[in-house]
Amino acid sequence: MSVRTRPGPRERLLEAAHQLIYSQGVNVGVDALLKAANVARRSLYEHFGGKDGLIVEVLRSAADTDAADYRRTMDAAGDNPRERLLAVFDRLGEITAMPGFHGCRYLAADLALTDPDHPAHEITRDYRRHVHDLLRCELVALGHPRPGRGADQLLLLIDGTLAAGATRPGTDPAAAARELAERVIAT
Amino acid sequence: MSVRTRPGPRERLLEAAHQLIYSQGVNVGVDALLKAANVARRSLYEHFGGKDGLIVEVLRSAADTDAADYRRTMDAAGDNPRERLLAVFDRLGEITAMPGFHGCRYLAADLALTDPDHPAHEITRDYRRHVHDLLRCELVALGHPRPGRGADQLLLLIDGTLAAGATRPGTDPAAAARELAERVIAT
DNA sequence: ATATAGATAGATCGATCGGTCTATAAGTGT
DNA sequence: ACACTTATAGACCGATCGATCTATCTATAT
Repeated sequence: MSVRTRPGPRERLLEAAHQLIYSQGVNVGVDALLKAANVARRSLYEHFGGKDGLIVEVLRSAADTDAADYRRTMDAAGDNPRERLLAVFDRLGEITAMPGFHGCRYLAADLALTDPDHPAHEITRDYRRHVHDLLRCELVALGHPRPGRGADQLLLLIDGTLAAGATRPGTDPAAAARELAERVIAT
Repeated sequence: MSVRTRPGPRERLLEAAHQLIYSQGVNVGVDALLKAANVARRSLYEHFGGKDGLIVEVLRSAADTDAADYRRTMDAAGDNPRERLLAVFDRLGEITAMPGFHGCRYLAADLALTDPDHPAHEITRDYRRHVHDLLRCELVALGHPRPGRGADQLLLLIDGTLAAGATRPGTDPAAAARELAERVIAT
């Protein structure tokens, strides 16, 4: 068992789809995905059952990665809940400034998949609930009077930041949101 | 010149596309648009030059309608800039509660049209600039120290409200955003 | 060495995509 | 009555869609 084995078709497909679906949207063709991953057509259907299954797995793994990023960001900010929450918006400033950034992949998926029964919606809903819980937990530690509502507001600021970062580049939405987040935290 | 003439193919197509593109996304098929509008295939290309031209005109007319809605909402709230701005968020509460609501059509278009050169992006950009100006104008009247930044924040709250209204129904994001808007105004 | 499972390449399927075309019908102005 | 513009219906185009299939190759395990 070499540690240098080439990733299997499942991993290559997940990684290529992660990139391509974000840059091209969920309507990117299967052929483009297979070509980018250098994977046989059949492997897609063996591992994911179809394009929809691949989309779901891409979102699921991305959600794991992003949730870990939230935790890492907050932990790096120390123990003070106020600093931990504000660090999220500093991190958003980095994210929205990254070269290929063009919006929140979960929101893009929800808006593009107009079938409300598409299994991808469950993934994005769970992800938002998870982030909401992370935020609420910090607000509870702060003694916030309405931590649930406060987390709603912080999550709204996050979504607004990612939207503005995509549609109004150059306006530094993360900094604008951070100012408002301070008000939420100070409540 | 009867006032009761059936709308021409251009109007029917615009109206049908307004509905269908919002509910099904910009990737809805040309056939579905033609069928919904009861319009001949050729009429689309005569009046709009193609599907992209139709998309652009749909967004342009929607932007006019929505801009008028902003003005009407604020004017109905009276002369006090503070009340005029908060009325926007009350109006967002109505909009996000409407039956078929599932997000901001302009953001959906921007995220779905991954080609940055698509002419639709210019329409959405102008629309956001227009709304930003409306907001900034009220903040100037209020003597806000940084009306541009304040308008950035209000627009971010609007986008966040529409995103949360689509992805987290039942959380009353408009009310949550209104609370934060009060802080922006009070600054 | 051989059997088995997994991966590859690629033909093929019916459906749909956006767009162009011809031909006919309906309405308008002269 | 006539010409002209506009709209209609629908065939047709090449391209692409997601999905299924056969056939070949390869790696691993026994």
